[in-house]
Amino acid sequence: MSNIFPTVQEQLARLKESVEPTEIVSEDELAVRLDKARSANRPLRVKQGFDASSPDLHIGHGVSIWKLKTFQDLGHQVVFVIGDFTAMIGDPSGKSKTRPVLTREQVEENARTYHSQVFKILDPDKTEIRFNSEWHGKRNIYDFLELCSHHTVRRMLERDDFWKRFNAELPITMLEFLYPLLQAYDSVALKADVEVGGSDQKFNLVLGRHIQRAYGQDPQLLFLMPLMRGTDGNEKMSKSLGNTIGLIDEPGDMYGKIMSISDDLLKEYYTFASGSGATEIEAALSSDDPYKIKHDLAKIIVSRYHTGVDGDALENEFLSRFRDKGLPTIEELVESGNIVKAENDVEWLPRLISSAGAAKSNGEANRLIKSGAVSINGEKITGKDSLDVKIEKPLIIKVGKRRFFLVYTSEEQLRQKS
RNA sequence: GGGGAGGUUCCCGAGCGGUCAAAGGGAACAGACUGUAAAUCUGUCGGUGAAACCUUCGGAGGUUCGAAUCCUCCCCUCCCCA
Repeated sequence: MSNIFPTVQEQLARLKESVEPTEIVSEDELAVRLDKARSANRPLRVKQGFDASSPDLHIGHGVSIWKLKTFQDLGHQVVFVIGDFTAMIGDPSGKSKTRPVLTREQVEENARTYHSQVFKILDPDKTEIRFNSEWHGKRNIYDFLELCSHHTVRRMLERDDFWKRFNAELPITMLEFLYPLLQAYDSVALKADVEVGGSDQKFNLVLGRHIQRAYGQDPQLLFLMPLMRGTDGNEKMSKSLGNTIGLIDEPGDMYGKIMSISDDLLKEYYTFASGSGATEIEAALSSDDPYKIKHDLAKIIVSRYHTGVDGDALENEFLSRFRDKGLPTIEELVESGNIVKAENDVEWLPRLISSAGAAKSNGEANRLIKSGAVSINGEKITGKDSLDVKIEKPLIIKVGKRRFFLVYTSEEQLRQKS
């Protein structure tokens, strides 16, 4: 009899390698479940949920998504859940007061952006994308109360952050408190066999198991994946902290961000984001030249998300830009869209900078100029120079280390070059 | 329902009638040094082309020549009692 699935042993081995989960709950159950599914020639339903209100996925999310990919490669069904339901309700708690309430349109917009990101890794033909409003939106209060009856306040307070906030006398809204229950119910609605998530999600995912049991389902197995620290090396990678490397960052951008991580982070990034096996990683890290390791790592990571990029070209571009402090070419700037068309032949520099988005205000632009952060065509502008700039030809303006843009007055100028 | 404590600029946190665009710390940004690393040092960190001015201290009113600071009402959070 032919079976599309590899042997259980092989599956287990592959699921544990590459990035090793910090925890699998539980391995024994997993083996049994894999075996049953294989005998029945049925794929496992493997779920991961994402918050719809912050649609930018980064390589920290990538750690779990690559794990989903492994499941997919083994023939299992991946279900990608977008938590639009709570995003549309919003959360009025003080802690996340900035969480926006999303409209249906925004949710749909976010969903589209998810596609472009997730399918950098997953195979679209083998991925089911679902919104949890699909089931939560229809449930009535009776169903909801029934769901609530399956869990206790004390056990909910076992969640670490609730417990801390409770003891610190900080607010916990009922909505936040109930949120994990809703998330747990997703697993019931989807009949999930496995849920993948960050190790910080353990409580929520374990709750999914309890709730599934309460609804007569076999509890899902959990793959808890390690969290990556952000590029700052202090906090976990998170969009709100601005320390992320996005899955859809441009190759050059991605390369630069990896080069800027601290040496302490090399091992972590190599282990979690390179997709390399343990022995390769060990070999790579054994070099005593962290700079070289970092370049190699940058190439590997970029090539995971951008097919057909030339690693050496990226390296050279990086070196000329940052080591040799070279300027990008006019073509590059035009291509990347970092261009500003000036209204007049002579423009006040701070305004040019702020209108290019390289500073938030003229005042900030002015400060940057005073601190020596601005140059035009490679010539540093000091506070003493006149800030009125004649734009006789396209000018390349550099602000800080990595902000560049092109100013021109007419399309003709661009065609002539300089 | 009763009593008490609070809400300050991205975050924490001083200020408690003028000297407050608001101490201090963190984050962030920039400069120097570098490997766009770390560490360190320096500067900046509401807006307006300088100045003067404008908008900010939960919200709305009020007192005052003048309020983040005092009064009234409202909203929100926490604690204790019921």
